[in-house]
Amino acid sequence: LDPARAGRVADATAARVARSAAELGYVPDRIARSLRTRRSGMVGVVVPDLANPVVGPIVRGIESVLWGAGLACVLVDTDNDAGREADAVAGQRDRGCDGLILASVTRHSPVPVALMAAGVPAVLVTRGTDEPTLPLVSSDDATGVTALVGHLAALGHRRIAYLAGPPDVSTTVTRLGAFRAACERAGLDPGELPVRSCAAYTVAAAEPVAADLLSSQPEITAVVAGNDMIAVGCLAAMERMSLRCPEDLSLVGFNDMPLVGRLKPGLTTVSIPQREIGAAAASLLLDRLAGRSFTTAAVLLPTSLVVRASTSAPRPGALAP
Amino acid sequence: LDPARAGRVADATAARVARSAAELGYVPDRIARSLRTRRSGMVGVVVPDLANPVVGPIVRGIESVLWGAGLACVLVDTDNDAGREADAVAGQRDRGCDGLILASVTRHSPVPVALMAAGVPAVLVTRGTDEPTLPLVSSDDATGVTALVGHLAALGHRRIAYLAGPPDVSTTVTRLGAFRAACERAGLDPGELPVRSCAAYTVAAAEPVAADLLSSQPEITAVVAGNDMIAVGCLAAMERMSLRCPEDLSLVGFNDMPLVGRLKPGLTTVSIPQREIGAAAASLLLDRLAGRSFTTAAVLLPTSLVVRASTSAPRPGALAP
DNA sequence: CTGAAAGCGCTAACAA
DNA sequence: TTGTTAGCGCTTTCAG
Repeated sequence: LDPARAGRVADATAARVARSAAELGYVPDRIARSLRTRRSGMVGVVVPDLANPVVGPIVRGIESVLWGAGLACVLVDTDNDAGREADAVAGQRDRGCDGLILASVTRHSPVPVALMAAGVPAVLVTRGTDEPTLPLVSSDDATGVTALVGHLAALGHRRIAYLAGPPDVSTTVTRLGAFRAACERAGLDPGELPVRSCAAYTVAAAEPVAADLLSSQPEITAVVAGNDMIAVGCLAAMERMSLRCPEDLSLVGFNDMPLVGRLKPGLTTVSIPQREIGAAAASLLLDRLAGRSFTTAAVLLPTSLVVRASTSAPRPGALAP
Repeated sequence: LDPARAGRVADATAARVARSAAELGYVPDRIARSLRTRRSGMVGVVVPDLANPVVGPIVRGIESVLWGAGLACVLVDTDNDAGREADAVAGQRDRGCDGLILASVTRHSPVPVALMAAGVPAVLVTRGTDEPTLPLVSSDDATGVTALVGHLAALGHRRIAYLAGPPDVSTTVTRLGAFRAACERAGLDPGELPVRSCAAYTVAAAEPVAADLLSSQPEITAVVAGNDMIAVGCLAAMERMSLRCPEDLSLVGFNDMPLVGRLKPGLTTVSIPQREIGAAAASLLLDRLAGRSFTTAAVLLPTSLVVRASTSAPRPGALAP
């Protein structure tokens, strides 16, 4: 029955066996097979929060590749609690998962180093650790932010603020770093550009921070938000302060989440290939599991700038000292 | 080591065994255990599309209950392809899943009957079949729609149209049925109220249908959409036709998806307890798996009307013949 | 090239 | 109350 050794067996016998199997309704028992081969055919996927609209499509990409390879996708949600990550991974390992895909990692998480040390096949998605550990598949956030800053600079903005996400996730530092570098390249002094940090990538966390930023730094003409949710929080703050977007202030986000293009004004942002990111991560893990050659470095998938109505040239006079 | 028979064993022996186990780093092998007990400790979860913002939170609710019970959540996405459902379920069964949760079911899907016949513990979520089969956990859509129609009727609307979703999913018929019943109770003739069907619960599918409805039935003063995405599609059509919301037309959706409250105007809709729905479905399955008593009928969780700016009284004169 | 047998690690039934 | 044993269904090795 083993297709791998067709040919090494007399055709007649093979046919006879196959027919009997079909007649008897024989279906191999995967669990018994797992016990014998020490392979479960399962991959553990750990996500920080499935309710987050960027996570769903990524998992969908992962699952679709795993399914295609005959592997099961075992999902655990850490509820954005970094402490639950180790438990989640332990649970997956205990279940005998052949490999792991982690979308939940924080910058200083001990889990990836432990997995490396234990030789467990694993891949990171979206978020990485400060010290390079496991291979990471993500969007090319730096290039995306650079495009956003370039867009704003081309419109004439020079007083640009940044609303960052929580400092413990790598995307926050990557995007902020790219923001500063891009501003510098545009001839601005990054040290002079206001930067504020939001406790979470949520509207609720961002709104008060944005309100504080806008009232204390009225001279800024544009805001780059760490992601779309933070941008929406900023929009909410502006509304309360009767600031118009983009007339009084241009605003950009990141991720192109559902419906942000239908807000008033439609949000200028960067769209990322979520599904492909998940698919690439799964493929990378499959290569590793199959013993094929595979990237050990980061894989960054291209983003694209989506210009909508939340950005325009600063109003005349705003740039005067 | 078995906690179930503590007490039936001398304490000294139990302690000795436990200590040795700890010293040797003994960890029971779940796969071997599964082979012996014929229980995998896994539950298969089949979803139609993880990228859909209502699905993520439901799965999160499911996973959180399963994790709490020590069970794994094995996820498959059918990509909204009804044909893949049977394959997905077969895959899960083949893997030895102890139970199944199906969020992907269409009205005439043969899968639930087959599962019932095979005696497989399984539960439906969100969507059910026409013929009652497996227990269903869902939001109480009928009551939600009734609240929406009541809200519109109280504002004075009498020419109300319905933009339905695809006819093959149960939520479409449930909501449409509730719409008709509620209109009738409000003293309107359901036969005279325009109803149009969209091929999918998406903005893209809804927009042309809405445009056609609005141009052919200019006398309507309010639209009830099958869900928020269809409502957004209607909003897009209105924008292109220079119809104002709510001045020219009131609009309501369903589900309270992320950001619909931040559109202009904020969408009046019905919010559903997504996470609780998932959690309830998982609990129901756990009861079944544990041989406890469990509901075999539908479980409908309460919704709540969220009134925002997309609804107002019809403009004066709109109701004249 | 084919058939037989051992054993993966566990649990449940049984004997002591 | 404790220790022993058979066997879950498969794969792999070894003898025929």
